[in-house]
Amino acid sequence: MSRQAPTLEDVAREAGVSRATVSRVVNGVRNVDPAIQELVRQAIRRTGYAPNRAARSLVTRRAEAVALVVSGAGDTSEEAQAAFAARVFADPFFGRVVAGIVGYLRPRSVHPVLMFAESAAAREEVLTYLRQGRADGALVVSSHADDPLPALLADAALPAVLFARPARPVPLSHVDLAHRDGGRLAAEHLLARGCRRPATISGPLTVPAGQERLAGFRDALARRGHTRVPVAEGGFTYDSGLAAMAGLLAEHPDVDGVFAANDLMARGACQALREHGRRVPEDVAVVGFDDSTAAVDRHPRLTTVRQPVEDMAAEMARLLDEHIHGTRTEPTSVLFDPELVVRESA
Amino acid sequence: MSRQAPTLEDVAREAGVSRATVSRVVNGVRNVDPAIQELVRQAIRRTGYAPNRAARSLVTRRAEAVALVVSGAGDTSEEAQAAFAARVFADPFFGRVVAGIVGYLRPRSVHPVLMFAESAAAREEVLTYLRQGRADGALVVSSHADDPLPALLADAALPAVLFARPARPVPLSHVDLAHRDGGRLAAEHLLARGCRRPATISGPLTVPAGQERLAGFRDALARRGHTRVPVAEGGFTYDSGLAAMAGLLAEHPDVDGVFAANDLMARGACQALREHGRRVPEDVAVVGFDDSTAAVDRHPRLTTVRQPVEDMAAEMARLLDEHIHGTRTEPTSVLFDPELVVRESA
DNA sequence: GTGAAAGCGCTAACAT
DNA sequence: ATGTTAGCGCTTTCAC
Repeated sequence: MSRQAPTLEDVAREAGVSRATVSRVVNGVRNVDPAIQELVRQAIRRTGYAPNRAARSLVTRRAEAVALVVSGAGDTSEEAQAAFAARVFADPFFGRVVAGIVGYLRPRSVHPVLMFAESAAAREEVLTYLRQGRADGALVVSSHADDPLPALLADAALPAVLFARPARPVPLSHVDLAHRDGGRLAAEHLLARGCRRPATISGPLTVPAGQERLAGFRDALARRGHTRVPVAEGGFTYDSGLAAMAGLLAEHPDVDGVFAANDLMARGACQALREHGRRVPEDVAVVGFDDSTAAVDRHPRLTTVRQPVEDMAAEMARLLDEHIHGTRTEPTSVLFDPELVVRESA
Repeated sequence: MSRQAPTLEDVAREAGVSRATVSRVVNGVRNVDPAIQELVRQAIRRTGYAPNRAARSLVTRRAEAVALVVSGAGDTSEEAQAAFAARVFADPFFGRVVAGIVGYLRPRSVHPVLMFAESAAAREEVLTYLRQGRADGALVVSSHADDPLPALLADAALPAVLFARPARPVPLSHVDLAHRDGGRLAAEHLLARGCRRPATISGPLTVPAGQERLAGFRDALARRGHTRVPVAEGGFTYDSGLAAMAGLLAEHPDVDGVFAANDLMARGACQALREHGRRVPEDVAVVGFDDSTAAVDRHPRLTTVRQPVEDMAAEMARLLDEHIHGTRTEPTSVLFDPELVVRESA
C-alpha cells in the first residue's frame, strides 16, 4: 500500500553507523556511546522506524505472544464455536481472567492471542499455532474438567499453564482456589447469622470445583451438627440456579439459608425465591461464590465467597513466563485463598 | 527446551526433494507431481513439521493476525487499564462482537490479538504493533465516541475498521446500526400495546448511538401526537438505568411505558420499577435495546430492539480483510437493520 | 515439474 | 565501543 517501511539499514545509513549499533540501541543497549545513542534515536524518529517483528522473532525464536485459549471438552461444529465464544464471554468471570492476564503481560509487552478450542480440530490448531512459534506458550481456561487439551499440550512439551486443576492429573502448572475453604466460609456465615435449615445449590459434580465447594460446605455444617443438608446440583448457569432453588423449595419449604456455588446460580436462586414469595435475606439468606460482576450489578447485592480471579490469572501468566524462559521447569500449582464478602443477601 | 523443531530443509531431505518443492506442497501447491506431493506429505507427518511463521511472515509480509482493540477516550494509569478490561468484558455486548469476529477469522486462520487502548501510551502501542507488522490491521471497538485512536490509525494509513460511526468523521471503514429505526421500532411497539405515557432512558447524548436512538423514538412518537416525551439521560450502565428510572418516576408517576437505550439500563429500570411497586409489564412496559444476554438471563425477559452484533462484527472483519488485501481501498460504511424482539417486559 | 539461489530484516558472535 | 559477517527458515524468481 504505502512505501516500504524503513529498516535497520535505513536508520543506520541515516545515522552514519552500522546496523549492529542501531540494533544495540533499539534493544537492551549494552555499551553504546551516549552521543551515538542520541544520534541513532534521532535517526529512528526521523525515519519512523519500527523493528520488523518477524525478522526479530526469526532469530530470537520468540514471538512475544501467548495464546489465551478458552477450551471445552466438546467436539462441536464450526458454528457452535461462535456460540461457545459468546457463552464464555457472557460469563463475567472471564472478564476478570482477561484483566488479570493483561495486567501482567502488558508491562512486558507480550500480547494475548485469543483462541477457542471446542473441537478436536480447534485443539489441533492450538498445538500447531504454538509449534509454528506464533505464540510462546498457552494460558488455558477450560470450561470442562475433562478437557483433552491440557494433556495434548503436556505431551507435546509445549509451555502451558492452566486455570484450575484438571480432573485427571496432567504434568502442567496451574493456579487454583482452596474451594473447600470457600464452602466452609459460606457455611459458617450462614450458621453465624442464625440459619437453622441450610441448603446448597452445588456446581456440576463432575468438576473438582463443584465437588470441593460442596464438600467444604457439608463438612463445616456436619461439624456443627447439620448432617442432612439438602443439595440440588446446578450447572453454574442462571437458569440452573433458578430451577435448583425451585426444586429445593418444593422439597424443603422451610429452608432459611442457601449457598449457591457461583453468583449466577445465586441470582437464579434469588429470582426463584422471589417468585415463591420469599424475601432475601429476611426469609432466606443467600450466599454466592466468585464475587463476579453478577454479585453487584443487581439487587440484592450478593454476599459471596470471593475468588481473587485477577490475582490468580496474573499468577498464571507469571508461571507461564517462567516456563517459557526456562527459569521454572517443574510443573507447579499455586493455591489461592477465598474470602467472604458480606453484602445484602446474607 | 526440546530438540530443534524440524525445518523445511529436514522435510526436504527426508522426502528426497528440494526445499522449494516442499514449500510448494505446504502452500498453495501449483503444479507438483501428485506422487511427489504424497511423498512430501508423509515426510511432513514423520518429521512433525510445522512451518515457522516468523520466517514465512518475513517474506510474505503478512502476520495473519489482526489486532482486536478495545479503546476508550481516557488517559488512565496502568492499573486502571485492568479495570477497563474487566468492565469491557462485563458488558455482554462484547462477547457477541468477539463471537462474530472469530466466526469470520477462524476459517481463514487469522487470529485476533487482544489489545486495550485506554491511554495515550496504549494507543501508541497499538500503532507500533501494527507498524512492526505483528498484526495486519485493526478491528476497533470504542467505548467512547471521541476516541482518538481511529484518527491516529487513519493518519498512519494503517488498515482498520471501526464498530460504529465515530463522532467526528474519520476516513476509515465502519459498520453500524440504523439506530433511528431502532428507536422508532420501540416507540411503535409501546404505542401498539396501548401505552399513553411513554418515556425514555437515553444513552449518553455524546455518542451518536445515544442521540439517534432517542431521535428515532421521539420522531415516531411525535408523528403519533406525543410531542412532550420525558427523557432521562443514562450512561448505558445498570446503575444509571436504575437512577434514571427513579427520576422519571418522581417527575412523572403516571408513565406506563419506557424505552431504555440498552438492555443493561432496561434491567436497572425494571429494578427501580419494582422498588416503587410497579409491575412490569402490567403497570409499566419496558423495552430495551441490543438483545444482549442481559435481556434473557433474568426475569422478566426483556422485549428489546435486537442489534445483529455478530453479523456486524463479522462484516467488520470482512471489510478489514479486503482492506488488507487491497481489494477494497475506499472507506466504506455498512449499515445494519435492527429488529424488534417481543418477550415479556412489553 | 523441480531445483538452485537470492534475499526478507534482524541479532549475535566475532573481530577490531 | 563499534563494525563485519553469518545465519535464522521461509518464499520466490529464474533456470532447467
